[in-house]
Amino acid sequence: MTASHRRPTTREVAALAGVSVATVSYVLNGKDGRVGEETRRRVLAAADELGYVRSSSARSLRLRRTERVCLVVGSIGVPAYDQLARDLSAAADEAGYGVMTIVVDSPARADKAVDLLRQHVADGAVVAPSVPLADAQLRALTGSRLPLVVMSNAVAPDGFDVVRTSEAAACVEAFDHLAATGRRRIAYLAHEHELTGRQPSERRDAYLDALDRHGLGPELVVPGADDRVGAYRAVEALLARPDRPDAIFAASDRAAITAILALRDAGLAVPEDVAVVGVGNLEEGRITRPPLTTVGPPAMDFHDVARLLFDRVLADETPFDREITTSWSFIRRGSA
Amino acid sequence: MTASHRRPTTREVAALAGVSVATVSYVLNGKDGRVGEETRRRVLAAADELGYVRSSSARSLRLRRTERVCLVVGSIGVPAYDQLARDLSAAADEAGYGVMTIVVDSPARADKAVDLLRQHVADGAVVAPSVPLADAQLRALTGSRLPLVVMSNAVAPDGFDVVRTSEAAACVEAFDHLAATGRRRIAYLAHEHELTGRQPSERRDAYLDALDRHGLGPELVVPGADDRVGAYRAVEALLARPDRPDAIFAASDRAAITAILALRDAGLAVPEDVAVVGVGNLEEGRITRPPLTTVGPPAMDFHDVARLLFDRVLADETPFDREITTSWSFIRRGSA
DNA sequence: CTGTTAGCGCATTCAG
DNA sequence: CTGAATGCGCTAACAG
Repeated sequence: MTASHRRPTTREVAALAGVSVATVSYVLNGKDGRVGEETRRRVLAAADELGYVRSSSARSLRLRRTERVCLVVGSIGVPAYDQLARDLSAAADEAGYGVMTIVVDSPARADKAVDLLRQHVADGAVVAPSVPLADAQLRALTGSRLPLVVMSNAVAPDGFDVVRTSEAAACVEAFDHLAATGRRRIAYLAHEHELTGRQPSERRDAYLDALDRHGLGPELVVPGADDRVGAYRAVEALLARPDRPDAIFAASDRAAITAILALRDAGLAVPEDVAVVGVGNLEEGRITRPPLTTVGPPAMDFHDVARLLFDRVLADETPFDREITTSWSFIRRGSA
Repeated sequence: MTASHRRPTTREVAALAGVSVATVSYVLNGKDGRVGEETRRRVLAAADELGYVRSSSARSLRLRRTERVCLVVGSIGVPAYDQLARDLSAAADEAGYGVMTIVVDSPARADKAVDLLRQHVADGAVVAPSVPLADAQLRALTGSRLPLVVMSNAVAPDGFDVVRTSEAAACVEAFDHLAATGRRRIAYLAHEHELTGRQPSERRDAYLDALDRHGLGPELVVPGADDRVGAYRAVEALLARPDRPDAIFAASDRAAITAILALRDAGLAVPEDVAVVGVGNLEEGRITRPPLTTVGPPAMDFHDVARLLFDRVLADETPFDREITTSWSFIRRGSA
């Protein structure tokens, strides 16, 4: 590899191989058949010797296509996103595409992400659940004709596909169960974005509705579902109240699991003294004592999402908008 | 926004505004002062009307620079990576750069990631700890003159900067403490990559060394540190052994925390019956009962890493290789 | 202050 | 089967 200062180009490879750049391109893109075996070998040898690597910008510009897709998530450190990334990567591998992830953990970064996407850094994108993208931003993306799959219950397909969950019904079932088993004071441990975000929260709505329908006390919504430490502190604070709850519905399994620990640490029995329900159906809910009662999908599987995206990305013309619903249910185990 | 089929270009904006493409470029890149106020306004209006968004491929090709950096992680779902992404994003914002993340969770994907990076999809990259990149792959990256910061104790700077930790010494201290407090049968709960990977594990080496120095029994290394469920099952299995350990050193805090739970569930007292030590110094270690004794950095802070990267990325010429060490210590709390 | 123009590196038509 | 020529969309000299 003759180390030159600049990165070598097809032109240099062509020169070294004694052929034209066209031939180099054919060889490098597997369009052989057009090229003689001997020539092909010479080109490959030359490319190798120069340490040639094609420029993705130049290629993308010419092809009007990046052969990359983007996964937009709200943070890393969330178990479900991990599986999502995995499933998307698997689909991308098949299509010969790359995957890049963008983390949007603030409105400012949401703007940056939308900019990047509109500048066509990828040929399509999946927006994970609870990413704080405003409607206007979504429209900006479809406006730039970017193949898009949005995982959200808060939007309807409109130039993009939507993947929703039947979480509302499942949550209702959970709350009805709590009420039916005699819980009178149910606390809701919320994600930060449920309290500050613009998007409505079906979980929380189900909670408020259930309180109403069952004639249960004033609402008791506290933040803390985003991380374990926050959840622990939130539960501690809940227990210090004079009107201590007899049930805790946490907006995430991570928080619910932590709640079980906090309750045990406080000397309370789960579910006898306080029932606990989570959301997400994490594997981890099976190793708690008692096992976690939760609301979620039967399994973490995002192949559908990946398929939706690549259908769009690889389609010749804009396909019809689609909407699929992953079915969630109330999964009763030991904690409620 | 007159929706045309193709995305509008500077040429079209120029035509609509009645100016040249150069002027459009000047305005769009904030090189005003060269451009009259009235003209500037016309250009902006035209761009807005057409819904113009610049093409990142074309710009990158021309600039020979993508204004993006890449974070390479081994999986998402790891707390430390979250902070790393955050700190890197903050630095990127300042420099006007974007951040993309690539998840490398298999050797095959490591190859793909290296390809992407060599094709210059970003102007620089940070490789997070325990990403399975072989030496040859690292060399391939520096060969293509990519600014690189590698977080690893297993490599020396060589065309890239290295961020290492003083974890070996801290682990030694932890094991010495366990031995000094009378633990005779210490189990090591390992990450999968410590068992199958090519790279040596300082933690495990410290363990083996300590057994040796203190004349302690045969080694007892089991996998399970990668996720909580695995850790729980591993500890259960450990406790079922005839030679049940009296101490567990887990390669991650998440596993250590889970170990504490598993031990409690088994009716054992921590640390009386079994001591537990983790690695990482997660916040979460403070809310366990007892609080987790661990080995790790004083705080999760990766500003240094980000600074190293951007120093390289923004430098005019290749700077000297640097190496910084983040100081880890043995943090004794209640579990050992 | 603004326009003309020459590439950045690549893929691809069209001749030969 | 191979080569010359064109342009993807953009920026930055250089002219005016």
